[in-house]
Amino acid sequence: MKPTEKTKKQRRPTSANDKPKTTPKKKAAKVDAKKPKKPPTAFFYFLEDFRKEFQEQNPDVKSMRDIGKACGEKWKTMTYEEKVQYYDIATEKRAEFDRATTEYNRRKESGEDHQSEDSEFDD
DNA sequence: CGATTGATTGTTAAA
DNA sequence: TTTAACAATCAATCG
Repeated sequence: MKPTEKTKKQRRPTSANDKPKTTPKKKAAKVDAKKPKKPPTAFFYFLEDFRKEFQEQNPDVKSMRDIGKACGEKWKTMTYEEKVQYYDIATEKRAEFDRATTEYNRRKESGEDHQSEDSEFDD
């Protein structure tokens, strides 16, 4: 890997066209019904803890969106040692996710003729 | 009554 | 290498 300084921010879609940024029609973006989902990132784990503290310090805040902003700014101010805690958690999750992907590939190789989970039980 | 949006960064898969 | 988009969360809002 060569350190390309030209790598600006990853947040710069050159071909950002009429396509929407990201708008899932349903609760979850069904990009792949069978593929393993992406595990939450370290940032999200940090959010779980930060959320509680933030609500205590900011009981006036109603939504999580505001917390996200505050989290982002705080996240940047955090040191690696502080963030590494959450990175460690995410790392384990990624390991599990990687294994899930392997199994997914295995099944795919074995035969993508997996049966649909049409067994809907009505409570 | 329910689907959808909005904001954050990180991670991953595909081109 | 780089781009695109999804991962959680939850209140508020539109239909």
